This record gives sequence, C-alpha cells and structure tokens, in this order.
Amino acid sequence: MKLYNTKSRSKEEFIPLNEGKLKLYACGPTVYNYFHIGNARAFIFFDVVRRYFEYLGYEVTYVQNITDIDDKIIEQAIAEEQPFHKIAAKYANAFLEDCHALGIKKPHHQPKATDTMPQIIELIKTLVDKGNAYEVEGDVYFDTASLPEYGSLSGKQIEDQITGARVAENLSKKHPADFTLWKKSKPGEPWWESPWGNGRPGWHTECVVMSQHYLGDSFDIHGGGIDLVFPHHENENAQAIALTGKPLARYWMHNGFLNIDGEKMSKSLKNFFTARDILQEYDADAIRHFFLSKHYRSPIDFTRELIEESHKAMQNFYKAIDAFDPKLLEDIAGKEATMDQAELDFQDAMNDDFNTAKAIAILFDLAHKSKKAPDQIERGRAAATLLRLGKTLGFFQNMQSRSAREMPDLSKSLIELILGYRSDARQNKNWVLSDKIRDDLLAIGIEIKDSPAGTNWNLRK
RNA sequence: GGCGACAUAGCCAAGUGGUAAGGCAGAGGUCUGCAAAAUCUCCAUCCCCGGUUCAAAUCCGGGUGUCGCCUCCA
Repeated sequence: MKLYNTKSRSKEEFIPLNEGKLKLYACGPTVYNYFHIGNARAFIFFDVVRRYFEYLGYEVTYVQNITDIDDKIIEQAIAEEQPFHKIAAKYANAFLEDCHALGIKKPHHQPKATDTMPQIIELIKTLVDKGNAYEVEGDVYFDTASLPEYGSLSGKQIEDQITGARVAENLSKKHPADFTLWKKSKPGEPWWESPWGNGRPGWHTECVVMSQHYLGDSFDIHGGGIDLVFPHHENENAQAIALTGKPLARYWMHNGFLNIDGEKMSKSLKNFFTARDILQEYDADAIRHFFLSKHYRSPIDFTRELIEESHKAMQNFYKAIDAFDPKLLEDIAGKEATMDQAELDFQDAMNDDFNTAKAIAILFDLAHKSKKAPDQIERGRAAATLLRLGKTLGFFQNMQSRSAREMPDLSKSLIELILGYRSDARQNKNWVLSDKIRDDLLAIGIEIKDSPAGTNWNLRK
C-alpha cells in the first residue's frame, strides 16, 4: 500500500502504527451552510479510504469533526436571525442527511467542537504553560517562533510568505504567522468562560483535541482538502508537536480541488452548487463515479455533462449485475475461495495511492466478462466480483430500490398485464397502439426491450 | 514575491523507460415491423524545442499554456 504523503511530497509505503489497524481522521465541515459539491469530493474520497481499508481487513477507526462554533456560523446566525446554536444544529443535521444521501458511511465518531470545550481550554492552557502560546488582552496566540518545525508540513518558510502575502495587519501578534487559539468575544457573541476571560476557540484547536481524544497523540492518516494544508493542518500539527513532541499524524492526505467549468467555485461567480442541489438531479452513484473517475489529488472540473456521462457509465454496471439473481451472486461471492486476476489488479490499482480511475476500468472489464465469459459460472463470478469490488468504492448502495425485481408485486403484475395487451396489439400488427403503450410506459420511467424471446422491461434512471 | 500542480483522441481519464487501459460521444455490421436494448468491429503516438538512452508519453534542460495555495475555504 503506497500513499502520497503531503509532508514528504512523495509516495510512501503505508505502515500502520498498530498492525491491522487504521486510525483515520478527516476534517469535517464547519456547519454554517449546506455543504457544496467540492466538499462532497473530500467526504466521498475519505469514505472510500475507509471502505477500502476495511475491505483489506483493517480494523478502522474513522473520526470526523463537526465544527459548530466559528466566525462564519456567527455571521450566518445574524443573517438568519437565529441563535448560533440553532444555525449550527440545522446545518449539522443537513450535513448528516446529505452524507447519507451520498452513500457515505457514518464515521465511528463525529464529535462537535462545542462538546469538547473543557478539553480545548485545557489544551490552550498547556500551550501557554509550555511557552508556545501567549495571551494579549483576552486573545491567545500560538507563538510560531517557538517551534522550529513550524512550516514543515506545508513546506513554507515563514519569512518568505510575508513579503507580498495578503497577511492582515494585527499589531498585537508577535509575528504575523502567529494564529489565534482563543478569541475574546465581542458583545452579543457566544462565549465560554476561560482563564483569559470569555471567548471562543480559534480555528485549528478543535481538530487537535478531538482527533487526539479518539485516536491518540499521533495517529495514522489525517486527511482533508488541499486548501487545508496551510494554514489549518500546519497549525494543527504545530500544536501537536508543541504538546507531545510528536507530529499529529504520520501520513497526510489531501484531495485536489473541484472547479466549475474551469473556474474556482465561488459565490460571487454564481457557480456555487450545494451537494443537496446536485442530489436533486443526479443519483449518488453518478456523483461518486464522477469523482472517482479521476485521481483524487488532481483538480477536477465539474460539469453536468460529465455527471451525465458518469450516470451512463454506471448503467453498464447495473445491467451487468441485474442480469443475475441477487441471491445467486451472494452465494458465489460468499463461496469465493480464490481471487481472480481482476481482483488482484483492482487491489494493485487501489494500493497505488488510491488509483480509483484504474480501479474503475477493472470494474468495466468485469462487467464485460460477466456477459462474455464462455460459461455461466464464470459469468456469475465476474458479476459477483464486480458487485463486491464496486461496493468498496461505495457503489451499488441503491441497487434494491431501483431494481425492477424489488418492486411491490402488484406493480409488477400490472406491468405484466399491460405488456400482455401490447403483445396482443403487436400480434394484430396494431403498431400505433403498441408504440403508444411503449412510449407511455417510458414516460413514467419503465423501459421496454423487445427480443425474440419476449418482452423485457426495467426501471429507467 | 514565495510555494505547488497540471498539459494524453471530439469530451473525461489511466499509464513514471520498452513502442498508448477504460468510460462517454461517434461510425459501421448483426438483430428488429420500427425503435430501444443487446452484440461485434473501428476510432490517438501523448503541448513545443533540445538532451540522455539500444529504447521516452514516461528521465533531464528550456519554452508555452492552464490552474491552485500563501486570507475564510474540501
């Protein structure tokens, strides 16, 4: 298993801290709005990381934070004229719903920042005591100069970035790179009591506390979007090193950005889509296929055409699997003693820093084989393998609901009845009527396929 | 100013030294009352220039172009 580690900027062999176990932390949302399609990429990708390690037999502990206190939440609370905690709760629930709709498996722990306030304050206190942080009139800053390793994750030289960078002037900081650990509350803002007066945590602190609480001082993989490398993860790591002398995580994985029609997504460009919006139009499999068809570290361009292509591509998988009885496939999958070559190839692809694009190509080979192999056993095996491997990418979670054979019996009987009438019409060469029946059924989502052996039908989309 | 990524067929996209996976679209054949579906077949020499090598999309140097981070951001 090779992973690209942002810290070393190279692929490294993955060696877990404890054999057979994976401790994984990926940054979750700040709940001030519905999350957007770019966030979805990160959530889906780390869901695949988790699923694949589980497939490999690892005992995975996956933790994802929900940051529910922050400047943006306060702004949104003012905009919606609601208390901040109601806004946070609203969007935290929406986050959980949308993740579920995207087929993202629930992390083992999803702690909230406001539930860990005592630990956050404790962490800041320790940093102050150790001389890595200082207070200025109710604000507490991390002293970046106190830590020689500062900048080692993102590869930044502190001095370099000051010239020409858009660093806001803040005269109370000792150094422009110093960041806020605790922020004094202004009148009307939410606050918690602390040794430095009433205030709230700065960004970066909550992730350190929550990740270490569930995973230990230093864990295996820390993930998030590429934009989090600096400052967020650099600052998290700085706190961890100052606290324990050890880096927060051994491997840092970052997914690339999503652009809309070649441009960065932003509200001002009016090319901002929430995952919720996109889920209205496309199914989760299509969205997932779209993301996984490109390597996770590359930037990806979002267009509707591409999602539609992905949807069509996924249809091939469904057709391949639908050709077999689900119970038969489960039987085959359960009895499988030896892995076939396709599965080994799939693992090779995934073991090479999650080459999901290549892995998907192998699924297509399996779909092909499920139709073309010389004997029925071979074909069934290919379909069963396709189903099983596809699931490690999070595909096929909605199979049942869209499969014709899962419909209530009455609906099925009615369709068979109608098809019987159409068959009569065709016998009488009443093409006008038979075509009308076909078109009308299609209009309500039932697609007909005539074949010499009879008429088949299935649900479309 | 500092740091980084990318450039492969109409579109998307794998491929890090041995003569280009896969998907979508397209073309043609079979099948069909028609259509859809199914099925078979076809469709690139890898941004430019130079270098290393028996051999490069793949390594090195130089261009050109696109994008991102350094401020909240997945």
